[in-house]
Amino acid sequence: MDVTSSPRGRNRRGQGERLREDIVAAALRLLDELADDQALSLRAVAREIGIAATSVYIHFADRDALVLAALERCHRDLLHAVDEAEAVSADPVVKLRARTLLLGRWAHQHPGLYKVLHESTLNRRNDMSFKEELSERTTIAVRRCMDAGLAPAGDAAVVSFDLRAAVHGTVSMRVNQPDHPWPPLEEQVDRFLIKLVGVPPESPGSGDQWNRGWR
Amino acid sequence: MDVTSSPRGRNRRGQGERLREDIVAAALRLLDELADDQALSLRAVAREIGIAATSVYIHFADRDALVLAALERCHRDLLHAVDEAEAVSADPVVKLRARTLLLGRWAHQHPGLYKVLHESTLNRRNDMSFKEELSERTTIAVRRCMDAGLAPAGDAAVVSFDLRAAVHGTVSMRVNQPDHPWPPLEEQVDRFLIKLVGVPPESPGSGDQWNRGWR
DNA sequence: CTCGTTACTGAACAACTGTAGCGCTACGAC
DNA sequence: GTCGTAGCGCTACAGTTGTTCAGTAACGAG
Repeated sequence: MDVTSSPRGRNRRGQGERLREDIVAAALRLLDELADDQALSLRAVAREIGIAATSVYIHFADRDALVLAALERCHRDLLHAVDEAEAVSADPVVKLRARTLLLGRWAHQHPGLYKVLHESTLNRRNDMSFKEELSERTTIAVRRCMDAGLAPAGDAAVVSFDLRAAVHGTVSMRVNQPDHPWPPLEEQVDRFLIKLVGVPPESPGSGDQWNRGWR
Repeated sequence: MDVTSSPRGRNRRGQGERLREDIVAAALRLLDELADDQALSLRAVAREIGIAATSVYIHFADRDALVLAALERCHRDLLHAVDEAEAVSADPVVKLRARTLLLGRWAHQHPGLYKVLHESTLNRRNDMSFKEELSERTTIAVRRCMDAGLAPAGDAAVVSFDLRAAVHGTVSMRVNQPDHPWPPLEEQVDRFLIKLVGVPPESPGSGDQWNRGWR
C-alpha cells in the first residue's frame, strides 16, 4: 500500500512535472484494480498519492484527459516491453511467438489495464489511435516470417489481423473470467500461430524466460 | 424512445410480475446504451419506465441482482435466436456458420449488451456461469461437423474453444472501436472456420437472410 | 362496508462525485 | 531583504447515487 520513496513533499521549482508523473502512475495502479475507466475517480487518485483532489487539475483538464494520458503511457511501456521480448532471438517465428506471449503474460499480470486499454468505453468517447502502433508491429513480425519462408506467403495484414483478433479473444476471455479453469495460454497461442499464420508445428521458442516483470 | 403500449398504470392484483419484466427490459435498453454495468443506475431505470426508484427493490435485492437478471434474460434470448438461425439448414457446416455469424450480427446490433455480457466487471463479482451453455452448443456444432466428415477429426472442445476465442476477439475489437474501418465480418469468420475448424474452403452458407432483427 | 393484502410512492440519509474559487507557502530571482 | 509566482491545499457547491423506511392508494374477499 506504500506509495513512493519520496515522502511527497512539495516539489522544487521547475519540478512540477514530477507530480504529473506520480498522478499518472497512481491512476495506472487504480485503473488496474478497478478495470473500468468510469470507476476511476479523481479523488481516489489524489488520495493515493496524498494530494488535494483539485491539484490534479493543474496537470489534466479533466478525468478523461488523465485516463487518456495514463493509457498512452501504459501503451508506450507495453510497446517497449514487447520490443525487448522480441530481441531474444533472430528467428522471425521465435520473435513473433515472443511478442504474442509477452502480450498475453502482460495481460495476465495487468488484467485491469488490459481491459481499460482495449475494452473500456473510453474507446468510444476518445480517439485512441495511438494503439495502432502495436497492431502495425505485429503485421511487421508476421511479414518477417513470410519473407523468411517460415510461413506461407500471403497478405500479412490479413493474417496479422486474424492473429490479433484470436489472441485478443483468448486474452479477453481469460481476463474477464479469471476464475475459470483455462487451459495453458502457450498451447493455444502455438495453435493460432500454426493454424492462422502457418508456421511449422515443431518450432517452440525453447526456454521460458518470459517471466521477467513488466517495468 | 417510447416505452410500452400500456401507459404504466398500477398493475392489477397478481400481475405485479409485469413490472418486473418492464424493469428488466428497461435495464437492457439502458445497458445497451451505456455498455457498462457500473454506469447503470437504478434511478435511471426507474425513470425510463416512469416508476419510483424504490419500486425496483420490490423485485430485485440490489442493483447487481437487476443487472444479473437482465443479462440472464438477454443470454436466454440470444440462445434462442442462435438456435433458430441454425435451423436454416441440415448441413452441419452451414449450421455452424449460421450460429457464428448470427452471434456476430447480434453483437453488431447490440454492442453495449455484448460488452456488458462478456466484458463487464460483473463477470468478476458475480457468478455468470449460465453463459456456458452458449459455449457448449458451439462445441456440439463443431462436433457435428467432425462426425459428418466435413472437418478433420479432433478434440471438438479444443477446436470450439479456439473458434470462440477468435470470434470473440474479432467481435470485441469491432464492438470496442465501432468507428474503425473493419473488413467484412463474414470473410473473417469464414477464414476462422477454414483454418481453425478445417471445413472445406468452398462452403458458403448461400443466401444472407441473417438480417432479421433480434426479438 | 370492512379489512387484509398487493402494488407502489415520497421523503430522506449518507456517501460520493467533478469542478470552482480562493488562499497559502516556500522557492528563487533581484 | 523583497516579491512574483510555481505548486499546491481547503472549503464549498451542486449534483447523483444506492438504499431504507414509512406511508398510501387500489383491489378483492368476506
